[in-house]
Amino acid sequence: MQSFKEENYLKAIYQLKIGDQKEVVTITDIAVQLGLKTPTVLEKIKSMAIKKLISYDKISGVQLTKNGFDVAVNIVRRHRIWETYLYKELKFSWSEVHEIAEQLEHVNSAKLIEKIYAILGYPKFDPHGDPIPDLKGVLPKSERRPLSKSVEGCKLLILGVSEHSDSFLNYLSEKHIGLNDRFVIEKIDGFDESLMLISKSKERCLVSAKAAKFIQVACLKENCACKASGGTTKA
Amino acid sequence: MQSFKEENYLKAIYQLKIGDQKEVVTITDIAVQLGLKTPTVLEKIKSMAIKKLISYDKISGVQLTKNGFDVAVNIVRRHRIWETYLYKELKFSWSEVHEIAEQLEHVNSAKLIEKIYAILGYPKFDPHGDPIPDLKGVLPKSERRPLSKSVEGCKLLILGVSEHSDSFLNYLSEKHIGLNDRFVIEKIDGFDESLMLISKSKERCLVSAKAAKFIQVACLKENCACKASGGTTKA
DNA sequence: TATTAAAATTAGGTATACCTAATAATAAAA
DNA sequence: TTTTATTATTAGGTATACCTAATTTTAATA
Repeated sequence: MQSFKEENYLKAIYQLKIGDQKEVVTITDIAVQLGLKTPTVLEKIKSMAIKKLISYDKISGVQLTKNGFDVAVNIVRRHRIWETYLYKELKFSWSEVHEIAEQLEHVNSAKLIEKIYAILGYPKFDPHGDPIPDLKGVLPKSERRPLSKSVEGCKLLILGVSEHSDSFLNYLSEKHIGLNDRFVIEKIDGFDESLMLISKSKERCLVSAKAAKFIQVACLKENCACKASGGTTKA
Repeated sequence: MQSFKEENYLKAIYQLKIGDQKEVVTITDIAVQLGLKTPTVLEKIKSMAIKKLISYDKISGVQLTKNGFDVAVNIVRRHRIWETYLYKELKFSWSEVHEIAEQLEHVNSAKLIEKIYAILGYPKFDPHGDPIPDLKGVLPKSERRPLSKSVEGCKLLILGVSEHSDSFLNYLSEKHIGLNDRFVIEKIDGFDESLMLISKSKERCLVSAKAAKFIQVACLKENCACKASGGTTKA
């Protein structure tokens, strides 16, 4: 409960690497993620490198060691299990769980987390659809990915969102995009990458590239071209 | 979640004042309670006095302001509700709950704590028998008190312990003192304040003054002299 | 009351986690 | 390839939370 800071650094690095699939994680990336300045981050990164939680050089950026990876996985795992518990067992709403889980993830008791995980029946995904890693960091397979990684012709099922601001949620309801809705991608604009979706009832709606990043979907079309590139989820 | 330190100071002061019934709480008291040195504590006390969480002068020692009291009550309340939840709902053992609750008490979500309190059915006491204060800090009435505050002739029911070390628990089992056992106080030694207990089956056992502080009991004898002095519980 | 013991306070030091401003190094673009 | 951005790094400063050692104050006791 005192390694708070370090846990948050490790989680941030994990999310940038695994979630956002960044090849190289930079000091600036971490600073942006945590809302800090680069000298602050650099200083901490150096001290964590001495502790062998990460490695750092300019070519490969910041990388988690085995040790650091284990800590990071644990935090992400706890976060997602708590989110699920809050949602399923304690009946919190979708939008409330993240903030509370952000605190609960730092509570250090393996027994506690395994107990609530057992009560939940060992789910593989949290209420946002994010995968729950096992203790070794292995993620369950998921078809889930952001809408932005689509191609024309994708047959999509809306699974969730990875952004919870009012303005974004309003945007979605104005466009009549809801959980479990289905759409086909009619056209992706060559210039701004906006997507024209078409529903079963032939309603069309245009989604900006920015919004598409935060809408989580699965493509139901077998062997769709969208499945060629590797898509994963984020926290 | 960053006011950790302050929350722990306020809790310590609350426990010294309300739990141990100290008239005057000193810098040294707090230092002992938190395992810190007096200059460290003094420095922090000064800064918290500026923030109006406490007041401090040499005559009346450290005192909680309305503000500081509210924070302290909240922490204690959360701690005891979590202990109850861990014990009753998540089936942790008596001895495990304290350490985990120590962390969970700092999770800041009124809604979370009220939800789990509701699930528990609004109990008035935690599994150690400690009273759960309401949001205003009002404690439920309890007959519970340490064995050390007994007089000769008390008819006692063992309710619990406020110390969980192996050595202490072994001490109790050697003396055949267990939960819900009943004893009468045959004699309190005038010199070392050790207590001679006598069970229904006429077995005698001698309990030292030190051990008596950590054994929680209720006196079943009406109008017993032990009830004259005000006795309360501690965390 | 003088002495001793205990508690509080002051002084000064360390480590951590932040920051700004300035400079150096690297990558991108003209 | 030179210029321009972007990143990284260094230097130096602040605040917090700790510490030890020394001193002062207060309380207890002889």
